[in-house]
Amino acid sequence: MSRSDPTNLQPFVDRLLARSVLTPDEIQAILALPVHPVEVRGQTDFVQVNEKTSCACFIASGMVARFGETRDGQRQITAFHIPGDMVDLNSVVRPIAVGGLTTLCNTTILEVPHTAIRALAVRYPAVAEAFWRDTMLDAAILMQWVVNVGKQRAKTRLAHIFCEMAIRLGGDRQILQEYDFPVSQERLAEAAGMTGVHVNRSLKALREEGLVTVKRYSVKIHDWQRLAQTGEFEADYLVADTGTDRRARLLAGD
Amino acid sequence: MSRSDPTNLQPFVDRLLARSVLTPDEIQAILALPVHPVEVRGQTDFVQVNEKTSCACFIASGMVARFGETRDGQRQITAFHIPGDMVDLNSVVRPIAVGGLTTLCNTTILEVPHTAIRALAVRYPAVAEAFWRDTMLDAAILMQWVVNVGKQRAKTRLAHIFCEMAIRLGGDRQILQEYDFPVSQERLAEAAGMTGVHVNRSLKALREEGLVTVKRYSVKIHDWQRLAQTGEFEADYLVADTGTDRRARLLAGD
DNA sequence: GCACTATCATAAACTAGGTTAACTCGCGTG
DNA sequence: CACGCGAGTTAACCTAGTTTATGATAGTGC
Repeated sequence: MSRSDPTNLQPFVDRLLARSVLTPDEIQAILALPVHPVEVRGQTDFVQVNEKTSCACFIASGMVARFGETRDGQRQITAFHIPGDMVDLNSVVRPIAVGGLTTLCNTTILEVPHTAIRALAVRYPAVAEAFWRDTMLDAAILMQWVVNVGKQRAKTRLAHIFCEMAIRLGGDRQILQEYDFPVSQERLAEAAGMTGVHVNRSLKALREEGLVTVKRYSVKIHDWQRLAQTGEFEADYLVADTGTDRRARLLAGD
Repeated sequence: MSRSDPTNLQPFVDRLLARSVLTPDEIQAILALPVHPVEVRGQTDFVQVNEKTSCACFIASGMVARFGETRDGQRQITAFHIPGDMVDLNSVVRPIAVGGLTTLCNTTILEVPHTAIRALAVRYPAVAEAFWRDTMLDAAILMQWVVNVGKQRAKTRLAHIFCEMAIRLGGDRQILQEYDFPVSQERLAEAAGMTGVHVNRSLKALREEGLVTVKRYSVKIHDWQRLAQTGEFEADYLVADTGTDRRARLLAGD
C-alpha cells in the first residue's frame, strides 16, 4: 500500500476536521487517545459477524472490508475502509459488530479502547458530535450502496465503486485517476452483489469502452466523465454541504 | 393505522430507554423538546434526495419510507420507519438528506429543530450518546438490508422484510404475527430490489407454502419458524447485546 | 527450476427474474 | 350506476446474470 505509515491518529483528526470544527484542545485530546498498534496480514478476518468488541480500529495503512454473510457462507461486502478511517467507531455505542471485518492486504491497525473514546465524548461535546458525524458519513455511503446493489446493472455497479474509491482515496477533494485497490475480481463480486465470472466480463466491457482498466490490485481511470456517467455517480453524498430547504415549503400548509 | 395518536415524544423516549440509560432529568429534557406537529397525506414525498433539512421528524403515527433514486427515476427503498422512530435524526449532524422520505399512508409527524436537539446533546452527554446509538441501530438495519438485497433470492428478500417488520412493530420484544403494513406490491418491489410482477409471483409462492399472507396493507404470518428460515432472518442485529470478545484472542499475537 | 495455488479469462448451458401485456377486482366519484 | 383508476394477478417471452468447466498466467515456497 502507498501512503505514509503514521503511528498516530493525525490522519483521523484531519478526516474529522474536513467536516467538523474542533478547538486545539479537543484536537490534542484526540491525539492523546491511547492506541495499541496491531499488524494484520492480508485476507484475515479480524472481527466476526455479531462479535462483541471493546475497541475501535483506526486504519494506519492497508485496507479493510466490512461484510455480511448468508447462511451458506456467501459474503456481501458492505463497505471498503481506507487509511485514515476509524472503522467500527459505531461500536463505541453499539459494541456488537454489524458485520465482520477482513483485511484486503497487510494492514496496520491502531486499536483504541471504547472506554477512552467514550470518556472523550463525554468531556468534549464537539468531539462527540464529530464522531457521530463521521459514522453518519459511513451510513450515507452505505445507503448509496443499497441503491447501487439493488437497482443498477453490473457495469454501473462496478463503475460506481471505482468512482467512490477514487474520491475517497483522494481525500474527498481530488479525484484520483489511478490508485491501488487490493481486491481480486472475486472480492469485487462480493461487493457488487454478483459473481466473479460476471465481474470479469463487465470489467472487460468497461476496459474496451475505454473507461477504466482494473489490473491486479490497481485501478486506472481513463475517462472520469464517462465512468461517472456509467456508474450514475454523484459525489454529493460524500462531500455534501449544499442543497435547498424544500421541506419547509412543502410542509408549510399544516 | 392502528396504535394511539400521541402528540408528545414519550414513545421516542421509550425507544431510547430500551437501549440506553437516562436519568429523569435527561428524560424530562427530551420530552421538553419543542415539536411542531404536521399531518402528511399518504404517498407524499416530504423530503427530497440531497435536500438540506433543518429539523428531524418524529413519527407519531403512520409509516414512512426512505429511498434513493437512479437516474431514470427508479426508486430503491432503503428503510421503513414506524411510529416511535425519529427519522432523520442523522440529519442533526449531517443536514443533507441521505435519500428522500415519502409517506406510505396518512402520517402524523412531529418536527423537532436541529438546533434544539443539538443544544440538548451538548448539555447532556448521555443523551447525545443515546441519539448516536439510535442512529447506529438504523445503520445496522441498513447493513443487513444490503446483504438481503445483494445476495438473496426473491422469496428470501421478502420473507426477511416481513420478519424485520414483525419484530420492530412488536417493540423489539414480541413478534407480531399480524400487522398493518401499508405498502403496495410495487412498493415492496422497490424495497426488495425487484419488479412488481416478480413480487406478486413470490408472494404467491410464500402464501401457497403457508408461510405468510400479504393482503392489501396487512401482513399475516402463519409459520414464523419457517418464514424466518426462508428469510435467513436472525434478530440479533436488531436486539443484540450479546456476543463474545473473540477479537482480543485473535489479535493477541501482535 | 518445478510443483502448488490463486487469480484471470472465456465459453457453453441454464435460470431467476425482468418485460410486456392482458384481464380482474374493488373502490371512489360524477 | 357507469365510469375510471389504481392495484393485484397471470401468462408468454426474453435477457442479464449464474453455474459449471477448462485453460492460461503468475506469484510462492521448496
